Amino acid sequence: MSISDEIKQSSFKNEETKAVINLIFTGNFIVQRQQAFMKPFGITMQQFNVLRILQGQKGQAISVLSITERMLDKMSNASRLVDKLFAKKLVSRVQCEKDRRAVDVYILPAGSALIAQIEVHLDEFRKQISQLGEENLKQLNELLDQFRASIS
Amino acid sequence: MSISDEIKQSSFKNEETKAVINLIFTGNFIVQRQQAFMKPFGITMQQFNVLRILQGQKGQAISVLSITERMLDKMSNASRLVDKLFAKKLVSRVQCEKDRRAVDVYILPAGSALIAQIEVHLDEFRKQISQLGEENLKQLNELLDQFRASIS
DNA sequence: TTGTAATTAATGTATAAACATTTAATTTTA
DNA sequence: TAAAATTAAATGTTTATACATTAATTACAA
Repeated sequence: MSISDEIKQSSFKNEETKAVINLIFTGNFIVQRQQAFMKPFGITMQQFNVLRILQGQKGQAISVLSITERMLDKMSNASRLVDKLFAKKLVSRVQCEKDRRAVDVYILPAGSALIAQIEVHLDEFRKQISQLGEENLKQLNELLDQFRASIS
Repeated sequence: MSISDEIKQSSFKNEETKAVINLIFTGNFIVQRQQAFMKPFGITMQQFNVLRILQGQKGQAISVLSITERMLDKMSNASRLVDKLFAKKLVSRVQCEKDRRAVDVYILPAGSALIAQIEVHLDEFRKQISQLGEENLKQLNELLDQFRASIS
């Protein structure tokens, strides 16, 4: 369904405004799908993303600040997200020895296992999206980067 | 800055995953900018969008349900948003005579004035985005529509 | 060194979001 | 028509978000 139909707006002032609305709408669309997806696994999308960041470290520790830098939504509170994952025993947390202000966060086997389990299902998503074709996806990624660059 | 740099992730598993992350990131990016933008005017972006929907009615009434259908984030509570705008005396609200379950919402002159005031500044945004060029923007809009279609 | 600034993480807090439930009104159907 | 189902909006409630503030540690500069 085109963005016009999705939000029942027959026309847009200009292509720029349409793009802004389309981007926000599409972002929400994906987030909602992913959230619904994660729910049965007992974690939120943001928590999953933190897990993925930790997984990407391949055993190495990472500070809460570094997690924030890698997060999609930098405004949300990495400290509290880690706390949630800690409560679920998916990550461990120890004070960094070199800099005692920092906290080293590691993913636990249970965390890796959960990711693996979810990734299988996420691959279904990926397959659907792949229908767009590699070239279109590359173009989309490029346009998104350019879009942000135009505003900054 | 490319999405890789933004979230300090050197590579992505595949172009699909990159697109998903890029879309969420770019959506957040815009929302944050717009939110910061609205703040001095004392309303949130969602409230502004509801105002714009009402403005689009050109004096005609619209029910809370119809507002929901036109909203970007259909999960959020139109009833409470209207309530906030009502408290700020930007909209009026009367029970619909034909269907007394429904509530007719109108924009008040103060609401229109606020929109007008904000739109001037939003046009600065639009100008920046226009640097991308009409063709690129059309392509972006098309790709976004296709992207959602691939998932649904 | 010693005080000042900066950095890191955690916490406080007001508001908003995500649902579920409720209430009132209307529509359907038995 | 009367009861059941559906619809529209509002409200309740739990959790999350957006910030600001705090506390502890480290870096820096006089």
